[in-house]
Amino acid sequence: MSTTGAKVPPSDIFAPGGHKPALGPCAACAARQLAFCNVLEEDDLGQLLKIMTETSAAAGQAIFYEGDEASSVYNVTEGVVRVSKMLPDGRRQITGFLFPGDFLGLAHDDVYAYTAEAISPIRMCRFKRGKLLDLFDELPHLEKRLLGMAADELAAAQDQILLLGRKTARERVVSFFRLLAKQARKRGDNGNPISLPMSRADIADYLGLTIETVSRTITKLSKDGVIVLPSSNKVVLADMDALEAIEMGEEG
Amino acid sequence: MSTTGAKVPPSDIFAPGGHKPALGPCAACAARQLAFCNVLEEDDLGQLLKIMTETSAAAGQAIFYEGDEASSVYNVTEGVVRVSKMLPDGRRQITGFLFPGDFLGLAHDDVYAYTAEAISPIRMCRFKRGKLLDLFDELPHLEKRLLGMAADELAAAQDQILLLGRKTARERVVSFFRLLAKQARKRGDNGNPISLPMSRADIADYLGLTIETVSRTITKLSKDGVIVLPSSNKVVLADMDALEAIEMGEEG
DNA sequence: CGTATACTTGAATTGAGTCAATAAGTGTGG
DNA sequence: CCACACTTATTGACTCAATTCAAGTATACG
Repeated sequence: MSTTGAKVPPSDIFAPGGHKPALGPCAACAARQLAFCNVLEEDDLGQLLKIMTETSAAAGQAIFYEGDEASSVYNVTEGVVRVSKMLPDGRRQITGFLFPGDFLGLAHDDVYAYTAEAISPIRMCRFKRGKLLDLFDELPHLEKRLLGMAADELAAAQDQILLLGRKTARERVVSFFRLLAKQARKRGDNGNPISLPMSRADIADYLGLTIETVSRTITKLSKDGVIVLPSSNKVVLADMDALEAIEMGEEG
Repeated sequence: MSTTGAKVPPSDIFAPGGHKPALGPCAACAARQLAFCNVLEEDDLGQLLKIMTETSAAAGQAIFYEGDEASSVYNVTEGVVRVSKMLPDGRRQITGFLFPGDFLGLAHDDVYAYTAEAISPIRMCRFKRGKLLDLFDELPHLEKRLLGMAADELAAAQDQILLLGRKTARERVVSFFRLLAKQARKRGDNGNPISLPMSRADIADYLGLTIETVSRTITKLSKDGVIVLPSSNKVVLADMDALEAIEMGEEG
């Protein structure tokens, strides 16, 4: 008979788990409830802390580049990170914007397949990849949580593939705004108005469009009255039903 | 001190692992070396077999639809599976083609986020999701392997995002042919000529193009002499260097 | 052998891109 | 506080790659 202790609850293995009293730097961490470490109790969190380093970066600074040796995994705790890939001739595709709670750097290969840069001042928790993988043997919850988050990312990537492959510019921009609102709500903001911490160039490279098309499309949405623009990086989602209809391609 | 036994090798946790003598139906499985079960020794494979059901489907048959309750995880052992998402108005985006060894159905949510259909006669191993997740506690290698495969899929999804967001029709078609060749090589085929088990409509919906554009682009590649078309579903990659240059956007 | 299906080819259209200019912020130093 | 430079965003005119619409031609199948 095994004496290894309590069984893992069978079904909601992937669930985010409740917020427990935290330790050291984690006590004040705003991303604690969202991040992959949220499945850990105080004792186990201590083990994770032992292999963790807190880091920060200024806006515009690179965290790592495509092709760098993939030695670390990161957990964003503050600010926004831009993840992108480039073609040799300079065309850029942003594959995602990462907010507090999101993780970064889970490469299978020994090199990163993408570049990660801060677009605002950021704070992160850094883990040596090998040490984190070793820790999985002692903290199986952590591994399950990471697998769950990877499954989430995969679903998000497929949504993005549908967007890039089949949606019009108008549908893309609206999908993007609604995604930002949803993510903001998850972080506790009410998500309306949404803020755009990234430039028009970043939005364009995320949506597979040009700066000009993004700008024109936003202007048009504003003229149509479905959004309001208090400033160039704030968007009020004025007509939610219309926006949902546009995202789904159910418009005129 | 722990007495839980042998430590897991630290670094190559994600590695596919060698082919070991197999059990029951797995003995004859052509996908054995590629699939997620390949990390298991004979004893552990027995445990996996207990929760496994062998299934098959005819060409054209659906395995599950977007929105169905996500009760099972599958492992393709023979044939080709098409994974797709649809917009309400019928626009379709294929997010991937799955070959022997690929897995399917790792949803975080309780419903599948995409539709899966056989495009050729297929065989699969089916696992109840809950039971597979439970088994992870006893077979940690299996979970690490699945996490590694999820990381691979994520990298592939990002490549597809770059393709859809930034590549021209010509670059997309060439990228697709080269991907098929690479996957065929992984399965032991030499990858030249490549076979196209999917229709032009499927290729179009995978590459975010129309049937006509795919057809014209393939014709053009053939006229340019970089490929040869013995039949409409066979492609000889005639000028590998030129094809690589085209994929990377380094052409004239 | 005929009919349906899949694929190719052609001509015309269009949504988004390119090129070019203007406007609106943002920050700096006098 | 304003003038200047610099960056970022908007707007306009024109172009073009890919789509749409429309035949046509193979290919598979009962």
